[in-house]
Amino acid sequence: MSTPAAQPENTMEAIVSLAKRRGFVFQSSEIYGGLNGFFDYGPLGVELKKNIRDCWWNDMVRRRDDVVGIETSIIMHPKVWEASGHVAGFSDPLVDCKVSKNRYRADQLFWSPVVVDGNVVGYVSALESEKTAEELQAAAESLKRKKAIQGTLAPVVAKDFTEASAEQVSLIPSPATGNPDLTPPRSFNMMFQTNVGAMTDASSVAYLRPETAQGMFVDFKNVLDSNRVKLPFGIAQIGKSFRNEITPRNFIFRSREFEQMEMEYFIHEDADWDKCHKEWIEWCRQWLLSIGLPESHLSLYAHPKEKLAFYSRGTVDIMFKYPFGVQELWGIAARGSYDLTQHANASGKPQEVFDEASKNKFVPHVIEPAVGVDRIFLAVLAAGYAEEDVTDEKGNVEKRTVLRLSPRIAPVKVAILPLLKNKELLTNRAKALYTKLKRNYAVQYDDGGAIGKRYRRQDEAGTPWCVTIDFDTIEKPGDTFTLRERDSMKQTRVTETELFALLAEQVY
RNA sequence: GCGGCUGUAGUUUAGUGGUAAAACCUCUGCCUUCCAAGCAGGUGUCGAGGGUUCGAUUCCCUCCAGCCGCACCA
Repeated sequence: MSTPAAQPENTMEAIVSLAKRRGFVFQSSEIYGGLNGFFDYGPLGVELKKNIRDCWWNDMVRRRDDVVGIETSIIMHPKVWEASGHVAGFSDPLVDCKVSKNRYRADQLFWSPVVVDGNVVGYVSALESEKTAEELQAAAESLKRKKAIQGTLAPVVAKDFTEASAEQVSLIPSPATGNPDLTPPRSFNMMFQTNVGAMTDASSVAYLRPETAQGMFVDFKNVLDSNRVKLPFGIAQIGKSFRNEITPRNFIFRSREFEQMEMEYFIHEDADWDKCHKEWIEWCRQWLLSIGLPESHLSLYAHPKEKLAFYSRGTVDIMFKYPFGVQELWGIAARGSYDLTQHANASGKPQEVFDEASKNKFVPHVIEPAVGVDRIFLAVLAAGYAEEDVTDEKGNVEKRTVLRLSPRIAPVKVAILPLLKNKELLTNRAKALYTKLKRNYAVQYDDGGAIGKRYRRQDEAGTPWCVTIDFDTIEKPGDTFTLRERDSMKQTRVTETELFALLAEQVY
């Protein structure tokens, strides 16, 4: 008997605690006080993470005829990041209000001089919104009234804060306080810098990649010329990326070192990109369902046109309902020919393909599904974590903590348990089965303590099945075991052949 | 990066200006015929550094980390 899956109020706390207790995730460098935004994956965590990667790689690369894989270096030529726009675009100038401690993006903070009869009598400011101009105008009129100035007020001219001179910076009021409390715009670059070679000078500056995607673009021609691929086709990569986030938050959701699984799907410039985009969105959604994320937690968010980067034709995020809110999980972007064109211009090497039909050369367009391994990792923990009230035969109610992970990604597929530790007939049969299974699957052998305790231990690790070798196994004909299923706690008897068949079907 | 709160065992928590405690977990042994049983035993430098004090886990300062809010998230 058990209640339906229930999640506690503070699910994140419970997940972080379980992650540490069972060896999924540890804080990086913990014995030195920890390091903000970095994490280590323990014995169970590394298995789960590897399974997520392997499922993606198998489904995205090996099981498709139109996608190939690559692995590119983490440190690339610095010009890659100039061409991609990251050197400029990753450093948003920010403005602080010294009094209110608010922080604004300089390009989202607007201001205008207040001009009466041709004379500047003050400044007004407003944050970017649909009514920025109206707000500025109203503030200007209010300022004129307050200062009791006679004359004709000129219409305000909204400029953003990057266009303010040093003198104007010292006069423009903060939106928070109404007084000139703002700092000049300051740059924050999110790319980690390092130096290549032992000499440290300006010419040796390099960056840890902030995304894996540029590797696919830079190697586009290499792959095209070496692998008998033709459009449409994709290049996929799994690897670490690094972003110097201002504030890492929410456990492994936003960290400074993270792992991406990205694929660039190159299509003809005349292809129906919208159809292709939609197909990839659905492919990604189905894939998330295939590793056990519940449909109820998934939603789509289309970036509004006016918020898109100028080169983007459309970006749709698959959102996931995390315990701390609905957040981005998988971004599927239609990037046009922007990246290949940028690299062609910056390198002087054309990034074109030849169209046999029209005898013309053209730069392919690209659809990019990009997802974070760590975000999927957190999503499956969050969706799978449950605390149930279990009633035993005597009517006692106890809490059962269970991690409902899909067999595809569960760190341990099967636990092999001899019913009793001190009966050699049982342990010998159990060990034989264990030896046979571990050739193909991640399995655990556990003979410690009472059988119920071992079941619960596996529940917390997310192991979908336990196999118990009991007296029926050795005394009755048929050589059958008890198969105990994690979610229902139901028990059935299976033969070794049936067990292997079950695994072959469920673990792929 | 700012503000508020917090930091005692792997986890969840007691406690004190006089060199720290419980439960659970974990490990070892015994026992155990299906859902965290029992018995015996093992494992702990109060986040780090400095200051005040005869003496600091406790009071003060700095730093680090975590949570919440703001801002940020190409």
